[in-house]
Amino acid sequence: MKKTAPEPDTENSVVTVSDRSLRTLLGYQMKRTFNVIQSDLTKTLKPFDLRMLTYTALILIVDNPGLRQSQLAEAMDIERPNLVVIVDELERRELILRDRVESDRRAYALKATLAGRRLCEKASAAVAAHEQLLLKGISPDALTTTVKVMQQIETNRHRTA
Amino acid sequence: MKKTAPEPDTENSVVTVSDRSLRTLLGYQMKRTFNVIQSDLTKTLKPFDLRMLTYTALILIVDNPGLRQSQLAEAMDIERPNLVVIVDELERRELILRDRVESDRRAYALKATLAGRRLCEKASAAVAAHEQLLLKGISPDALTTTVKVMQQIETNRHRTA
DNA sequence: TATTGTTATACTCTATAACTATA
DNA sequence: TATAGTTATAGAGTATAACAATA
Repeated sequence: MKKTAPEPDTENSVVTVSDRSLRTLLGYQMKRTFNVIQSDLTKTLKPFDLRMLTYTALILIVDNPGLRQSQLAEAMDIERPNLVVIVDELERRELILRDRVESDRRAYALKATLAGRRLCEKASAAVAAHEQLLLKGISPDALTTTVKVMQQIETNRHRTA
Repeated sequence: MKKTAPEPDTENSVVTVSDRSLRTLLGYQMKRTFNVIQSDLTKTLKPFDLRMLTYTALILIVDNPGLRQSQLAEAMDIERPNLVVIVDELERRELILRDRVESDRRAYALKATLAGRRLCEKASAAVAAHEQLLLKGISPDALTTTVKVMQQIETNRHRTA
């Protein structure tokens, strides 16, 4: 009868995170949580041969046909050079197309192919199912609040510059 | 379900994140927010010659004297091999010590030096000040809810395995 | 045989400067 | 001159296998 109680948390039991740490380590919990989501996402997307970045790019292109690379990079919060290889990969696998923009021949309009849309649907269904498990026990209200807090932090970004 | 509120958001105004995306892209907003926090943290810690990882390790060692490397790695949610270089750096700068544990001579007990504790205090004060700016306009209740949601997601982690 | 810390290594993600072709 | 996309490259962060010393 020693440890019959279910132990939901085997990790944090050892290390004490002091109040000081909690106050000054906003990034601490967020990083741990982000790691959980990212590693789960990685596993979930593996069967589709997608990573978090390629999946995010694909879903944004599917939902925003004609998107330009610079816009996509901004939406994904990555630098333009780093997006190139991602778009390259999606294009090579014929999941998206790079269409030249007539009015501005420097730019590309990104569009998903039929195969891209189909893969996107299958992958996002799998991701949604996994997320249900990750979000178990969290009320819709709490989730809404969390998203709003994150958006507010993002809005405050330039306050610190 | 549609979001009709047109926001004066400079970044997101171009790209529409559909409801489907919002549901299946939990990682999307969290990554953006985490990027904000991490890049702000990076700038804030630069004067102290610390990065997010070295800062987190230092503050956890200061708050948990005698911590072992494997425990610290678990707390930081990184693999043990990746922690070695971090501890190496902190030790080389004489901010922490590696003390052999008498009862288990395989392990090290990590302890902060006086210099380490002082640097930690100065750095965490700077971080706390910056965080106040990032958290402007967010109620304590909302923040509490957010932290609880993140912890719940972490608890749900093994549900998905 | 298992665990602590370590080395080596490979892969992904990120950041910056400089280039090309268009505007 | 400025912008969209590109190339090249360097630096972080991460993940895995294999090893020595100790349990």
